[in-house]
Amino acid sequence: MSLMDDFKAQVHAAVVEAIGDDSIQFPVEDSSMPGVDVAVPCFAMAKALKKAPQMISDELAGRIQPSGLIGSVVSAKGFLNFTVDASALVSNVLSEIVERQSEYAHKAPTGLTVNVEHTSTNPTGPIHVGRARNPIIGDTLARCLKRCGHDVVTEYYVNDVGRQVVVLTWGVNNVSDAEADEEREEHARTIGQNEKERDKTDHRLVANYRVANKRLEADENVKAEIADMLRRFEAGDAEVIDTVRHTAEIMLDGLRETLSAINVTLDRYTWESGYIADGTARNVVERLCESEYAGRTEDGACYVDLKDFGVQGKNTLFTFTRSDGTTLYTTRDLAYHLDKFTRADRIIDVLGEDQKLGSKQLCSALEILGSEKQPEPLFYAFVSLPEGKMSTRKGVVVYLDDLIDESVARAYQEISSRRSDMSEERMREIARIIGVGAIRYNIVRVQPEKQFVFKWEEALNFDGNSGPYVQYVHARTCSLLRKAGEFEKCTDASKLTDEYELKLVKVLSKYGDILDAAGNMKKVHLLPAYGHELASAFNQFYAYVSVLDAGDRRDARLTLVDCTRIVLADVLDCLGMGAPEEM
RNA sequence: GGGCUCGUGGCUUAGCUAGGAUAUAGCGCUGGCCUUCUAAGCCAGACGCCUGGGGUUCGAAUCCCCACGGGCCCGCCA
Repeated sequence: MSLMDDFKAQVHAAVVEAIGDDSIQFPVEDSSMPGVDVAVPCFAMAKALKKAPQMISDELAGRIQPSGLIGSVVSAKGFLNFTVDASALVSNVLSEIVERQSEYAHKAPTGLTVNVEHTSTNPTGPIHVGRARNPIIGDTLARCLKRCGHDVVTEYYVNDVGRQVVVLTWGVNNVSDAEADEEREEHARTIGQNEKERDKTDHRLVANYRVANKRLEADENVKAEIADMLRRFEAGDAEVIDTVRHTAEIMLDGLRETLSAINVTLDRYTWESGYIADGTARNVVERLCESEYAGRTEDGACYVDLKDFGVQGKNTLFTFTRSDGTTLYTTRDLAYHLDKFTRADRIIDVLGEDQKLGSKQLCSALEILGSEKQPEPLFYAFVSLPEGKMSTRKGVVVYLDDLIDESVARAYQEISSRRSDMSEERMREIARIIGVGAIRYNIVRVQPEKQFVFKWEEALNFDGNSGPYVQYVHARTCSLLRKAGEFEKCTDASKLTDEYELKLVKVLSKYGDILDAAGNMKKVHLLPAYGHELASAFNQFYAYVSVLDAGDRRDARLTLVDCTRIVLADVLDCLGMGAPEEM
């Protein structure tokens, strides 16, 4: 319960009393009008009271005396406009932050375990920007949910089953280094540029994968070899399964390195092949076959008919085995979800929008299996390039590793041009924090369901609504506090009466609501917007109010600066961004 | 063909689930501000028939219907 909630409750009670009839419903809403905190529109009451809205608001305003948290009330064109008592707000918010420090606005433990599955890209190539939304949204959401009081587990589902990884495995074991080098050169000629040399497995093995695919098409013997590997894999041949898993593992090493560079670490890696090995996928098949929706094609492939489950389209059949009885991706995914349900109260899947139908089918099948819980999917639209959809094959692609390098280089250039006093090592360190922060902020600021066209000039924009803007304000607060030295914490509202101070406190008071919406409602894009609003409010304060040279208001202002620093640092951490103390 | 989704100044974007007053911010543009705490900053200004058309309502960017435009999906692939 925040102070603002208390305030709204008091407003509601005061209006009910003024009307003298508690059966009349009305909203108490945040107002966009300058100088107004919350408003009560009186239009809906007009019918019940048989009076014009303007008259109602005039009369009610006259009957309400400011008291408690209500600072003032005025009638305006059918609205009752309220302001919160500034003094109560300031002292309440600041003492709360001083007391709880980085825990400010975090919720009490709920005892619920929330599982967030994200990233889960096929371990057959590096992460490109088209998919970069996944780890960034997923990781940010997980951080928000922790602040909402949940126990959070993040998880990567590794697809080490199927044709793609088998082909890759063949390429890793049968393509020579010379062949791979040749492939890299040829590819560079095709796309007209050199791919950056990287000693990372995910980048290095792409050439093996490409050669394997080419040989698979051109050479009957290779085709037979790979088909044989697939057959043995399906049959449960431990040697093949282990080799494939090993390939996925070394590929993952590279992916993990990239993720770690953008401050994403996952708690758990779950292997798809595990659900074949332990028989749970098979168990799903048996249970689905017993359901009343089950059927079988002439060839023997099993399906359930989902037409009663709101699945649209001409084909409502959801196939879960091949005609030879082997399981399909979605069958294993069902086993995986059933497993996750035993480990968590709520499970969230961060998925590309291409998975929408698949996710719907999965949910329906879970219902058939009698599952009481359902996963909550969070879909994001793909990131494309101005020239179109990303394609590794056509070379129309920006790898996340390249984006990170560019962004960090750009940040280094900025910092070295303005800080001649800083050591080389320190500049490199801060450039990394800023470069990575800029990327995370830029990607998470847009609503996930909106299409996102990647543009270098926007990704590397460090002004205005950007990560570095927010980090810069954090550095400013730190700089002030460094210069100030020791000071006495002061939350005396009578020392903080300037309009910029009040504005800043109001923004600080909203943080809890933002965390709740960002986490529980899965609206992570609210967080960067909030960071910008807070940073902007501080910059205005900073421009007009002097802190270090403020006489008997110095301690109070420094306290406000420190509170801003605390909240800003938490916002940045929640976004997976570093909070530099200087830049 | 069917389903899902997005459409807000030149560009990017908030607000839409629970309809309210003058639609949020950023980039870019024009003009101002560093002999006071970091100018990655601050201030001022121009820029909008919220894709189009109907409907519901005292009131619609928001809800409903239709159209148009972009994206995604409709495998015994993963």
